[in-house]
Amino acid sequence: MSKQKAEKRVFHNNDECPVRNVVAQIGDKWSVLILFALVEGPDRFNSIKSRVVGVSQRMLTQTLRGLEREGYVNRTVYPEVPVRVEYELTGMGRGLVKPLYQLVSWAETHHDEIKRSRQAYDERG
Amino acid sequence: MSKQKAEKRVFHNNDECPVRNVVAQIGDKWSVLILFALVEGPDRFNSIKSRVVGVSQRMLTQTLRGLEREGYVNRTVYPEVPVRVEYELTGMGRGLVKPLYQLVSWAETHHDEIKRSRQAYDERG
DNA sequence: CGGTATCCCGGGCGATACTG
DNA sequence: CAGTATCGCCCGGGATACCG
Repeated sequence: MSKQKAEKRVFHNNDECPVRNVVAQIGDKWSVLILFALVEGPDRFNSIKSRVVGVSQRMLTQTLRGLEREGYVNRTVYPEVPVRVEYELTGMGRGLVKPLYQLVSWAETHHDEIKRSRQAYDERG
Repeated sequence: MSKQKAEKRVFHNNDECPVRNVVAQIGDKWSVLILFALVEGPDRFNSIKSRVVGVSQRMLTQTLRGLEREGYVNRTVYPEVPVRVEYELTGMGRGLVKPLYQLVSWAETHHDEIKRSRQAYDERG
C-alpha cells in the first residue's frame, strides 16, 4: 500500500476551505467583539457602537453586514420614529460563539505566558 | 444596588484585551493553516511552504516569526550542509490548537448552512 | 437614529532579486 | 535550503460629509 509513513496533509486557503472560511470572517478587527457583545441579547446599532470601543460607524455597518450574510446575525428594522434597528444572534451565531468562548477562555488563561514569551523573544533580539 | 438590569459589557480592542490578542495573532490569512500543518509533527521550512498552498516565502517567514514570538512554535537550526531548520509546536502551541479544532470542526459542520446563507443574502440584494 | 458616499493614507502582502 | 531586502500595488479602515 503506497508508502509506510502517512503523507502529511496539504492545506489550502480558498473559499472551499472551511478553516479559511471561518477565520476570514471572524479574523478581522471587530467581528468577535461584536459577536460577544450580542451574546448578552439583542442590541441597537448605536448601543453596540458605544460598547465596542473604537469601532467606527463605517466598520460597524460593514462588519454587521458580513455577519448577517454568513447567517450569524439577524437585522430587524422597527419602523418607528426615529427608526430603531436591532441586531441579534441567530441560532447559528449562538452556536459559533461557543467554540469562540473556548478559544478566548484559553487565551485568557495563557495571556501572561504569552506576554512573557513575547518579552523574552524581543529581548534576545 | 444601582440598577435592576445588569449593565451590558463593554469590549475594548487593544493589547490588554485577550480576545483581541488571540484574534490578532491567529486571525490573519496563514497562522491557523500553519499551526494545523505543524500538528502532524515537526516540519521544515520548504515542506511547510509546499503544504500550505499559496503562502509566499515572505509571509511564511513572517508568520512563523510571529508564532514563535507568541510562544506557539519552536525554531531549531541544524547546522548541516545545506542547513536544515525545523519548526514544531510548543506545549502552548498544542494547547492552542485544541480550541482551534473545536472552532474548525464547528465550521466544517456548518459550512453548507453558511454557504446557503450567503447565497440567500446575495440573492435578495 | 442608522445608515451611505467619498476621500485618502498607511500598511499588508505578493513579486522579485540577492545572500550565507 | 532558508532565509533577508526592496519595491510597489492594493485595500482595509479612519475621518468626514451627507441622507431618509
